[in-house]
Amino acid sequence: MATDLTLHQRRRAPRPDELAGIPWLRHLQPAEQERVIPQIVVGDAQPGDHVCRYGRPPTYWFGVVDGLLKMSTESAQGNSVTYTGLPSGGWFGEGTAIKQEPYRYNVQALRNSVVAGLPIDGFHWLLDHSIGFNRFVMNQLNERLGQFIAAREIDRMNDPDVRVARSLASLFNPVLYPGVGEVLRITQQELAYLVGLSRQRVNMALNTLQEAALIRIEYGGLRVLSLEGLRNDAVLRTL
DNA sequence: TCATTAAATTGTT
DNA sequence: AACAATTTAATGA
Repeated sequence: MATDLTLHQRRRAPRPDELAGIPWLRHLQPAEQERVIPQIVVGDAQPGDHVCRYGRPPTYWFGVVDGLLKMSTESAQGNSVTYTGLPSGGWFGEGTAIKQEPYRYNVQALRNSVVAGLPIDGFHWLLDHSIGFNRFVMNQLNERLGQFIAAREIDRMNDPDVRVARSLASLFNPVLYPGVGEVLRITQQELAYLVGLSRQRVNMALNTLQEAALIRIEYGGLRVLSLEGLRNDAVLRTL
């Protein structure tokens, strides 16, 4: 049953292998790690579970240890607009954490996922004390800005093949989602939810991209063969 | 470890 | 939306 993943209640301490999947820890000094690691909590989210809701006050800075989340909002008419998918290694919510303002989006799990959270206080302590952490956050904000600019282009194009390609390029972003690597664990149904197309159309698009040797379709996932190609307009026009 | 079965995912209409 | 084909996961001997 889909409910809210409140890290206040359904939480546990992160396992060592889960800590290893948290990218920003590597940018911290040992003393900083020692201080912050005990504050990190993780929880298991089931499909449909909300990790955060629009309008709620910020509680944690969140990250995906494993799984797949969806960031979206609902318009006044009630139809939801998906901003982006969040695969393994992705951290989000720094904007609301910095400003101490309510969340401006919903984040839900698309499948069983492990979500980590750093309490707001710990987040601010790192901002105040760790140069490495500030570099990480700045780099992340910059990379995400580029991604949202690219997302605006995606919305303007109506070629489904190109839309799927650009969405995949975003999900394979090694800076924002270092946990993904070469193979993105995602079903064609999940990708369809993210892109806003039917599963059939996504299936066709993926086969087109495979023909172009940009990706390889695998059972329950996709292997990227050319991230450059997925990002390249000239390549995509030849599809 | 292997064979069987159930479940999940993909391919197609 | 429905269905068949394929792949993986689970089960039990």
